[in-house]
Amino acid sequence: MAATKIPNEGNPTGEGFIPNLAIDAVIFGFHDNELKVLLMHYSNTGYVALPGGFIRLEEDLDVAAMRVASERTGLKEIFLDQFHIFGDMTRFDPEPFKAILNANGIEPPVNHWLLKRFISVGYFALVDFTKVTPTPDKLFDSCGWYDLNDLPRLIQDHQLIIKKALESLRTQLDNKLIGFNLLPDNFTMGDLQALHETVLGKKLLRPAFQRKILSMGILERVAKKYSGGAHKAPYLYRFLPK
Amino acid sequence: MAATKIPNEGNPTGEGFIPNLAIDAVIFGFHDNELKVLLMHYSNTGYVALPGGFIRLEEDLDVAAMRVASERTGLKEIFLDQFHIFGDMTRFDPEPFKAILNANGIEPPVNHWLLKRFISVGYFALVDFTKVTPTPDKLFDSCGWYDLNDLPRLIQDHQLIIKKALESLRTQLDNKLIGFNLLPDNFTMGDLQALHETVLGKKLLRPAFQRKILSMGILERVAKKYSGGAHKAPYLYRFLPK
DNA sequence: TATTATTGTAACATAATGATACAATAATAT
DNA sequence: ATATTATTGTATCATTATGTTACAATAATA
Repeated sequence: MAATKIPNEGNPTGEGFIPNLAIDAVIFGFHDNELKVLLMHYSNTGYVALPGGFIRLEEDLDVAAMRVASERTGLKEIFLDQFHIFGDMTRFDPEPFKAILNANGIEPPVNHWLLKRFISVGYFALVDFTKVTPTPDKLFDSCGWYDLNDLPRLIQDHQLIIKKALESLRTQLDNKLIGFNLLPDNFTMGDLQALHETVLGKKLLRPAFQRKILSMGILERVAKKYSGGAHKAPYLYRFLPK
Repeated sequence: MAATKIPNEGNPTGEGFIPNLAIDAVIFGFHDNELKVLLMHYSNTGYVALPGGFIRLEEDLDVAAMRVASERTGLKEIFLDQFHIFGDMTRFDPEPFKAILNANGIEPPVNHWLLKRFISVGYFALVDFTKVTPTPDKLFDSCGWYDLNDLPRLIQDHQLIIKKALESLRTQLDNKLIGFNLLPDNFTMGDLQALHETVLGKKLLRPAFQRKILSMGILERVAKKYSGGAHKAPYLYRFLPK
């Protein structure tokens, strides 16, 4: 379970939501050639967590995940991928939630629904960093971007969840070319290559990269981009919806 | 949710189990050059379903999946892969379970836990067909193997779950070579190739296949296999544990 | 001992990928 | 204007991987 919009703090049974099941969202952004993750700070505690939420009794799981990602980013259409479920008992640790509820003036009963064992469905989201408005909630001081290589200490197994999300992103990037969900609508081949290099953690050869990407036939050349630099202007591309 | 060992049919609240969450197991076997799936027949109804089960309140999700697969096959160590979660409301259909409970002499209250909306964690299992003892349970007449290309009508979205499981198996087969979990301990290169051809649904070239598999360096040559055929005897291989 | 069917792998052909080279060009400097 | 600079787009060649053909090896049978 994760940082979440708790529907009603005075609702110790979690009515209206599926019990013991949560969503954790690893929301990736790309900025300054670095991969970023959106994280939440719980008010009046040192706890930092992934954005998360619960599933309404009659809500599609994917819809719930989209709701969680939407609420934290302000975006409507978001690329989401359900990459793993985390269901070990070792991840059960009610202490952070006790502290968080206490810090918000709630003295939870021992059987409070938030203090029970949770299984989490991990989704990762790819968003255009420039379009996101990180949005906290009343249980949180703040919500903001963190460099993937410089993460703070996170509650429970959220570090592991991010690691698994990144692994999944990496394997998919090669085959399905989902990367431009992290870029603005129009981008240069250099932008896309820099993104791939950051995600994969290695340098790529420019001619081979361009050849491979263009051979996929899913990019469209839009116009040139006059950057003001003293050199040839690169083409802009956009994703060709199929 | 799926065919399952229901812990206590007179337990209308599902006490001891996580509510609204189930496991569905697509147990693959390989026999006569065909992929098989283990399916359950509910007693006194025409319903056929995947083996399934629920998660105990303090049980690891993976342990619960292993328990389900173990109970139906009689095997202890089973290759399992958690490939997808099915969480749409469209899959909700309480009718089969009403009929099944009725057929077993239970008149369920409308709020019986089995009649609620369920989210299912899909696992696929790869087992050695020759070692499996298909084992039904008291709610079931029978439990047996079905050719993947000749499946009966299944309850709910179990057809879709099998389809997704097969897709996941296919993509993993190329990269991770998990296929020999479907074969006996020792097998010939021909056996392995036939398996790959069946799973991928296409013919492969023998020299290229052998070269690729051996270059992975995870097979060990054991001995020759004298089949009695009027031809050169093939080597037997076994998986080299790393 | 010849025949048959299948295996193991060499050898070559083709395709994919890795790496280098260089012309094109947009801004700036002379 | 013209030269200079940095970067882009792509041609070209090198290397590796994969697809394909060919054939010797061999276990049973004739």
